[in-house]
Amino acid sequence: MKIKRNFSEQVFSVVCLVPAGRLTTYGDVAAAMGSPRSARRVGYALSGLSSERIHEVPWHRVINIKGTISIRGSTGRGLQQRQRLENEGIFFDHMGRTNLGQYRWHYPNLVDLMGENF
DNA sequence: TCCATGACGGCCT
DNA sequence: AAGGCCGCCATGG
Repeated sequence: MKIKRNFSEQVFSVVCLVPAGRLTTYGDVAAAMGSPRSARRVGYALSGLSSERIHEVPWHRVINIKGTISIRGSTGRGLQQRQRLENEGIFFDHMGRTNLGQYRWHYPNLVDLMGENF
């Protein structure tokens, strides 16, 4: 848990910009924040999303660069992620891969858009 | 401090 | 195409 407050809050707001039916990657979120080498921190921040706020951030639209779901483990979130994405019309092949080329969301320049807060 | 652990990603085989 | 390495970076023991 406990990441620098600022960082995870930024992650959440950046993830909120991804429209339904589109995908982004941990690395893309990090790059959009100006920290291109912090992809792992993005995943860590999302893993710390509290159950209270889980419904206000579209965390399920963030996958890895290979086009697959990264979440492992027994919490059931991985399954939930796939289900939510399929509900938004995203197709997974029999290997659990999505077509990133088709669904990947390209962020606008966030500094231009939101000012120096980024 | 040192070491292991990730919801990562790029490179090389 | 798929898997192995390894660099990255914050955390926790």
